[in-house]
Amino acid sequence: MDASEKPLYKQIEDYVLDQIDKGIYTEGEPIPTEVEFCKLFNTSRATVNKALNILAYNGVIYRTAGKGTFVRMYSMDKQMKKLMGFTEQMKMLNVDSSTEIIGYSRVKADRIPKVKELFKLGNDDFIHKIERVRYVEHDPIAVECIHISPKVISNLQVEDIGGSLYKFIEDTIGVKIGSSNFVISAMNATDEIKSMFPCEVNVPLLKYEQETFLMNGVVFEYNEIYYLSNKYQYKGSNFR
Amino acid sequence: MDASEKPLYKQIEDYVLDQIDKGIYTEGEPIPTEVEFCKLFNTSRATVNKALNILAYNGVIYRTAGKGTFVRMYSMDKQMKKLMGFTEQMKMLNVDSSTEIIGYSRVKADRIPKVKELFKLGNDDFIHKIERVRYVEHDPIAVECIHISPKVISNLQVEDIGGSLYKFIEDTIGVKIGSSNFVISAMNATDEIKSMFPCEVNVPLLKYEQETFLMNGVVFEYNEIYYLSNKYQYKGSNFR
DNA sequence: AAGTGGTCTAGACCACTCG
DNA sequence: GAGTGGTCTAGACCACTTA
Repeated sequence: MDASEKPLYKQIEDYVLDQIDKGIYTEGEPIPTEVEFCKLFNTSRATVNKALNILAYNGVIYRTAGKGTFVRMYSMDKQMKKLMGFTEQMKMLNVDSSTEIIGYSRVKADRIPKVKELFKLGNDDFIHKIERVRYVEHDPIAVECIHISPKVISNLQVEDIGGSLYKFIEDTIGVKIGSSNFVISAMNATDEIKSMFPCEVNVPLLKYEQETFLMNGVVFEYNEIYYLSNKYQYKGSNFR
Repeated sequence: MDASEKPLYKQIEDYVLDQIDKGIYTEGEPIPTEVEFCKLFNTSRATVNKALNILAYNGVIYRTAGKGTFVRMYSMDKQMKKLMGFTEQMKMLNVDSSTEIIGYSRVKADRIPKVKELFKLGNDDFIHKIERVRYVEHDPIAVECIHISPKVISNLQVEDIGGSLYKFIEDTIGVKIGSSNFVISAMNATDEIKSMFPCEVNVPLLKYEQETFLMNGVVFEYNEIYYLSNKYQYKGSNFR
């Protein structure tokens, strides 16, 4: 495990994913057994077992005791799940995306009681509030209202938030983002939301609310994103 | 591992979840170390490590080498992710739910080309098509259009599909369900959908499309569910 | 009966954090 | 330096599937 940075079980994961990408391991067909991988990587069964079980948990392969390990079928999405921001998501899809900031303000906590309670703020705290428009191929897709806790970031510059907010936080502030909860609903645009869009809004909106936590469990941001329903859909997968 | 049916690492998972539920392990606070769990369950570190890492992957706890293991903060939802049908979901939420079948037919594959292609059917195959209304506390929440592949189930009785479809498949047919992909979008009700609802539809709909796979990767069903947006929201979580 | 993955043991060394 | 989780080894027994 010395020569290479990555742990061995991750290298095995990557190897299997690569073989699937190359079409060497194909859909529905068995891949080598644990013992065979042991010889291939000169390692123990526990390490191979860990690698293959992670891939199985993520839906890449499926395993049956007594039979073997097989490549799963895909159709909509191949990627394993990841917590990603919009900019990162769009880059992965190889689409040209951009963001326009249409407002930045510091709002007294009282004015947004829901967020005040979520962040556990006092009356004298100010919430960072950012309003942005998201474009894909120069076409407006969504408007977004971001609330950031002053407990995590006290000073925020407008230029900090032009691109991926998550990347900024992790790189510049050096705090690791842990998890997020979200709620998706459908709604008609209110007049306030209509005024934020740089175009006519004549379709329903897909509303995506999200609260994001740092690794230590502290709430760091609360977002509301309003997507034009004819231009964005939410995709996901579930596994047993 | 003999006396109890469950593997030891699952028992440890359940124990930790139970301690969190009871408030004995609390948010942000450390839980016992791996070595302490080893003594508590009279087991080896590998087993404890597996249990705690599964909980960490599912966002229940977070771990830092050199520091320890801590309980994460929750706010919207506590449950770990699971692939669940509507009936199972509602039971977990302790809500009274029911389903009314408003139509069952076998439709020639040509009539629904999208589904024909997904199931890889020939021209002479017939797709099982079921239309249901979902109620929560006797209040209509959604209408649903289910398509089941004749390759997986050739004969389907109406009484088979009154409750949880997944439970029926797994129990009666004896085939294990593996994974699903889904797409969520917002839309206005079409006249066809309006006619399926036993009530007025004057809000946008949250559309949930889903394709479900068996363990071996075969597509087994394709669903379209139309939720009244004022009565249902989709909730989820993401983790790094 | 032979082979598969599921589970488990009893060790080990490492990088990291903290006092 | 003591303690933590991260990773790994070299064995083991089991239930299950397939021939």
